[in-house]
Parts: sequence; structure tokens; C-alpha cells
Amino acid sequence: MLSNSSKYALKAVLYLAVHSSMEKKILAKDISEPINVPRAYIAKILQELSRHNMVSSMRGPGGGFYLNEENKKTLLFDIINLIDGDNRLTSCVLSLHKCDNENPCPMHHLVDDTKASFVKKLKETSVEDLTSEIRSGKSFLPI
Amino acid sequence: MLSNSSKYALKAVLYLAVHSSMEKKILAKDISEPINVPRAYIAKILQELSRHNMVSSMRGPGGGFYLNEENKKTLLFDIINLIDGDNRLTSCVLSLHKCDNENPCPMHHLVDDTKASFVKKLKETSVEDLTSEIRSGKSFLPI
DNA sequence: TCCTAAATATGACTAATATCATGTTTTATA
DNA sequence: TATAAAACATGATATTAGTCATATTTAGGA
Repeated sequence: MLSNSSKYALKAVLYLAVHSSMEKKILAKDISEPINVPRAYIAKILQELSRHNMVSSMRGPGGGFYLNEENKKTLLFDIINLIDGDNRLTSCVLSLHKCDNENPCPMHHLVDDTKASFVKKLKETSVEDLTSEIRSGKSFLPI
Repeated sequence: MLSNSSKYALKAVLYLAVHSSMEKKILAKDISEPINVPRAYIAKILQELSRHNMVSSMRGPGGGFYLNEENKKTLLFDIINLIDGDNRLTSCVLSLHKCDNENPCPMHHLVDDTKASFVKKLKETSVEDLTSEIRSGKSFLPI
């Protein structure tokens, strides 16, 4: 469904969303431990996210990663697309190029609506939206 | 979502379902071409399916692969599980081990019902079911 | 019974993904 | 302005998924 990398990206961003702010930046190594992702690896992913304006960062002493207000509005869909590539989510289940509603593959009807609704949700849910859920104790971000 | 291998497996089985019978066995190489999967690779997958009774085969001259009536009742879920391993379909989106309905991860609610309905469909759909769809021209199995 | 055609088994190779390591640049502070 | 702490960039390694090749076994037909 999702690559490890994009799962890591989501976990890191959600962690930042809950624990960081402009005044409280967090080091890569202090993100890696609680979300249980290798330090150097999450650093690399954070840099990619930073380059595309999905997380904010500051170099030097007192620096680190954090989310600004704009970052928090990032859609889950955009994070996944950045890390996993454009069409991992939307391509045919059997990877048939010609598959569409006019020329459906044998599994098309079986998965089309569930997939569409999944993608729809990813497109209408922002980091911010999930954050409030976590804050209110409706969901958790453990290992 | 699904690994290439299990997509290949599904395509091969569906191809056999439509084109083969006990009297009309098909060679691995004559399956590989129409479904656009490397010959040696699909052979390997077919052997795995054969070992687990999801396709039938016969060695020697005039041999090949085919589906018997029992094979056709195989559920899509079983094929995917065999190739991709038990919990690829059912595990948490973020790969959190502790994630369940009592302890949902932040994305749990977002994906739970769509995933459940997807798995449900895979569990209640057999190869046979899809075959009739293909035969009646409601869906297609091209490249 | 010998030859050939097929699946089967096994292992080697390749490519993609994931992980690690090292050096460079930026920024704050003394 | 020197030093240290951090992100950033790049490339190397390891692991896994996917692909290929070769040898073995089985079955049918001459």
C-alpha cells in the first residue's frame, strides 16, 4: 500500500505536528527514537520534506525541525506522493496501463470504489486534522 | 498495495481460468506472453501456486498448466496471501504493531473501513466469479 | 526402452528499496 | 571571528524483491 519511506514520513510529520513549534524545534535524532526509525534515514526523509516545504528547518545551534502553520495544512496525499511517486496510489491494481472505467480490468470493479474513497480521504485530510485527533486522545502515535 | 508477484499470480490464474481446461493445458511460455510477464518468472510463480493447489499442472509432452473445478473456487485473498505473506493486506497502514480498534493509530479511522471492505471483497470473490465477468465482456485482461 | 517435451527445484544475478556514513554548509554564540 | 551545533548533500552499503539460468524429474510416444 505505502512504502516504508512514506510511512516514516507520515510518522515524522505527525510527531512534529504534535510536539514541535517555531519556538520548539526538534533534532532529527530526537524524532527518530520515538517514532522508531533509523536516525540517518529519517534525516534524509526530513530533508526531502523540507525541500518541498512540508516541514520547516533551521540549521545551526538551537536549530532543528518543526512545522509552521502552512506546513500543518499539508495533505497526507501530498506527503505520500512526494515520497512514493505520483501514481502508486492511483494506478491499476494489476498494473495494467489500459485499465480505466471504459476498459476495466477484472479486478477494477472490485477495488475501484474502496481505492477511490481511500485516495479521497488522503486528499481531504491534512496533517492538522490528524493532530487534533491525537491531541484529544482519539488516536495514538506509538511504536 | 499488492506486490508485483501477486499481481502476476492473479493475472496468470485469471488467464488460465478463461483459456484453459483439463483438456486444454497451457505452457508457461504461452501464458507469459499474453499477460506480459517474463517467462521464467511466471513459471516460478505458477509452481508455487501449483504446490498449494491453486493451479493444476501436468509434466511431460502435452503437459502444461490448467485449472480444475476446485482450483477455480480459490479466493483472490488466498492467492495474494500465498504470494505476499499473511499480513500485508491486514496490517496497520503505518506498520504500528500496537494499532487496533482500542489503540488506533492516527490514520486508523481514515483507512480502516476502506481496507476492511477491500479485504472482505477479496475474501468473498473467487477466481470463478471474475472469470464470468471477463467471459461476458464486462472486464478485460490485456497488457 | 529411449528420446523428447514439459514441469519442478535450486541457485545465481539484477534492480530497487532501505539504511548508513562522511563531508559540507549554515547559524548562533562566545 | 572562531567554534560548535545543527541541517544538508552525496554517495556507499545492505537488504529485499524481482528476474534469469541451469540442472533434474516426470510423462508420453516412437
